[in-house]
Amino acid sequence: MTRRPRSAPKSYHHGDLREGLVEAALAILGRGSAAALTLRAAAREAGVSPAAPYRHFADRDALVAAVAERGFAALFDRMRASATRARVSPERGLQEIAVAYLRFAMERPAEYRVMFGPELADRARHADLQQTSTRVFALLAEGIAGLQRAGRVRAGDAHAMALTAWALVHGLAMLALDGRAADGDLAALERLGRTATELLMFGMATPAAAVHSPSNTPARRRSGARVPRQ
Amino acid sequence: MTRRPRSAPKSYHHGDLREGLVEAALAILGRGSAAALTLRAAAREAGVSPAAPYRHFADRDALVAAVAERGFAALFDRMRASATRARVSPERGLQEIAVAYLRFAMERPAEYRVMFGPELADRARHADLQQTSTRVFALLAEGIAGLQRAGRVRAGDAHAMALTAWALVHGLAMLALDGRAADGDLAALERLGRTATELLMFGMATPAAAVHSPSNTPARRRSGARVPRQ
DNA sequence: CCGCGTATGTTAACAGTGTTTACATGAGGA
DNA sequence: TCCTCATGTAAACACTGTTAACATACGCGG
Repeated sequence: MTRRPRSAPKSYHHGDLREGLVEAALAILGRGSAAALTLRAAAREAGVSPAAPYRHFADRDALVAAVAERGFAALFDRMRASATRARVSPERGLQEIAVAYLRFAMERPAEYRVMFGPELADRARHADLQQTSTRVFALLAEGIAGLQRAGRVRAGDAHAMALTAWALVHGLAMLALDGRAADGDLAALERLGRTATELLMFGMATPAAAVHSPSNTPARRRSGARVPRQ
Repeated sequence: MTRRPRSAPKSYHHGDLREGLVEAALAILGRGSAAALTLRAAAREAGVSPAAPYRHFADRDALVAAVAERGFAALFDRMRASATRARVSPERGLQEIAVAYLRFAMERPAEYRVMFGPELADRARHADLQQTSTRVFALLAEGIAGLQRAGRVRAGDAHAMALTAWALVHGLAMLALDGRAADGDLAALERLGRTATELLMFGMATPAAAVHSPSNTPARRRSGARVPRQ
């Protein structure tokens, strides 16, 4: 299907333009903001006419989706690598996953923004993107499931807990990218990430029996809170 | 400074075009996606020529910033109203703030997206937006400080905890808008929000002496978990 | 080895966008 | 009354996404 002469001469045909366009887009995102990622700019960067991309992507959004998918795949790799590297304890592993996530967002901000940008609001149109991004969620869910099996996290709605964890770390990344957290300081963001994940993991720890029945939990009884009505 | 004839006739001058453009933009966002919010479209909606907005906004981004500021103000109002309405307990209040936040995001998705969109990546350019958005953070921080004063939340870095709370709820909103959580079901999202905030608040609760030293916490000892090495 | 179909590229054009420049209007103070 | 200046318009530019018509050359069947 795809011919790949690799280091092709200046021929009429590019060889693997689809790949070239994705890499061109990544290069653009790497040196500029997300607004600079334009179909024509990617075409220029790949040394090709403005209409050429339409042989490989139906839309500008399709190119963006391909870039985002590449991003999710890279993010997944880094998260997994980070998790296996820190095998001292399941908690530590999950925490390192979170830190790897934050690091990725800080190192490739424009790419990260594109991964969650509005151009892909309807991800149903890009099935492969949906699938790849689901893998990073699965990694988090797996981490939490592992904690549950180890008896470190209470049994219960693992899906909700994984979503919560993802939301926490994704929200931190967004706030950091908007300059509202850590102020561009990666080390500070990592500290914040560790603190935040520890807070959450502590809340998910085993003897939290009352997550879905907020009244009269052990924590509140211990802390002397009034039992709320309703 | 600004004349406001209010219900101005079809005159050459608009009366209060700046306000009219912001409302036009909100109308566009209300019925379409964020991509439909264009300077020219707002001008059309306001019944004015394409160049007219430049008498009131330096940029397209400046209009977007004004819209975002309006959004943050509305969000702030709803959060505060929701907090004062649910005064049964500080925990409950903070939780209702979170739910109000999520509800806002679900009801006005395009507006919410604009509030955190990449066009305002450098919020330093829009000082008033920065200020207004800081108020919603202050509301969260105040809620957590209140919990600390009441002895319900451990003393410690209140700023980090407030950021954590904001990140959690913002992340949930983003995931929901991307169709990754709750699947467009507001009630489901509210449940998820309550669960998530309870998990976090439980983690922040008073007898959490070991937030920065994850090993050998009281919760883990009580639950009979093995003490992790290191 | 040849010829040809088709995947892949180019060129030219369209509508729509942000933005600027020069000009028009009219509201309100001197 | 008039004249000034904030506020509007009109026309133009460069740029974008997208499409249609045309060009090239890769690789397969003969």
